[in-house]
Amino acid sequence: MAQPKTRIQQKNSDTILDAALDVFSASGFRGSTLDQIAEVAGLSKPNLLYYFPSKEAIHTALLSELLDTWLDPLRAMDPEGEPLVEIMGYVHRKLEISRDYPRESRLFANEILQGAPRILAAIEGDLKTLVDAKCAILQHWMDQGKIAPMPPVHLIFAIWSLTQHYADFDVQVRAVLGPGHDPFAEADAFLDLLFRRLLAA
Amino acid sequence: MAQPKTRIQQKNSDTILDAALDVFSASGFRGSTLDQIAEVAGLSKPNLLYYFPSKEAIHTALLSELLDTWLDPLRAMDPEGEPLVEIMGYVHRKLEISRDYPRESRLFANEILQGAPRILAAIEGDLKTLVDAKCAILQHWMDQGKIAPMPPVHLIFAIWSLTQHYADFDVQVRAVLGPGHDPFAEADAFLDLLFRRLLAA
DNA sequence: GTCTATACTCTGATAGAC
DNA sequence: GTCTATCAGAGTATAGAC
Repeated sequence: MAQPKTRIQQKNSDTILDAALDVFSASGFRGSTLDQIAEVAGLSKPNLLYYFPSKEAIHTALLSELLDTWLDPLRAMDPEGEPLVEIMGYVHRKLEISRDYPRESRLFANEILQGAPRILAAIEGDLKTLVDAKCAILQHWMDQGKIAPMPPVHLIFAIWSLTQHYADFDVQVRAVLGPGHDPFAEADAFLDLLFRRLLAA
Repeated sequence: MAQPKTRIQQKNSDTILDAALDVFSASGFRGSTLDQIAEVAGLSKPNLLYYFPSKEAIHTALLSELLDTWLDPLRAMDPEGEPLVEIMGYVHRKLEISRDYPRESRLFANEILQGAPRILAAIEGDLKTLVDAKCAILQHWMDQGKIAPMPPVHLIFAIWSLTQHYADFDVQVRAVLGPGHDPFAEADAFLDLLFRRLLAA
């Protein structure tokens, strides 16, 4: 909805988006059906289409919400802060997001895997702009000898890759670990160790 | 085909599987259609179903082939070898596979993302068994002080995550890097640096 | 072995009663 | 605002000619 008015409209709209996130993140865009979303939402299929003009509109609404949430932790990396603290803070925040919002992580992964048809412009625009700015900061810290030298953009890729892996490949991680493990708690400790060793000047 | 006989059967069967890999890896199972696969293969839709009994049979055939290829580089890690050489060899081989077989990597990623409905048994079986065995080797090397101590299984996750990221998120990597980059060449150098720092005793 | 034609099901979306 | 009924199109799979 462009401008939800009543509370009931807002509530139903939110219910639909939450159900759609469940379904889209598990099956991808084309693998999901309005019937599935309607059932999870507890609403009829025509009622979904009363709130959103089409299946694609629901998907687009989710992706739009997503990108801002996605960029926030990186935005928070402060050029005035202590380099190691700022970077490790980003690593831990990103992992927390993977733990707390795995559906969003999978929705994003599905979209990128399939060539980012609906989100490529945003990646080439906002995302690249932000990454370029943060890379300049990282490079500055390296030039000052505050952290070990390396290609900054690949450091960022490594943070994304390692944190999102525990959300996107959750099924595999749990199957390989076996019972009696807490994947995200272990990941938190391991990534702390990994990035501290990597960044040590 | 359970038992391809003639050369023409083998050839068409391979053509279909190659086309199906193109389509399934780009759109996921449900997002792909027999029409798309038939067009890429240059065959008619009924002809596809002459060689394979169903769409799902084609997908399953691809996944079965996949798992062995997937496990080979890890199998090659030799307990008698020099620890750092063996591990770095695995990292580089895995990245080469991501570079040379990105479709296979995405097919696997799609399957895991969607809860591994058709491959979970293999992951809990063959894959876990192999990982457990290799973790024992890694742990032994750590106990000997040959490499730095860390949870072995998370080291393996890190290798998978970082190498596959460059194949699975290729679109995003290229969009963020911008023109004039060779993602896999840069990744090869960066991962070499990362894992050497991580493993240094 | 390969094609045209088609049966049948699923799915996105609309019409219209309430 | 929400529902039942339904349409139109896409998609998997089969029948049968060649």
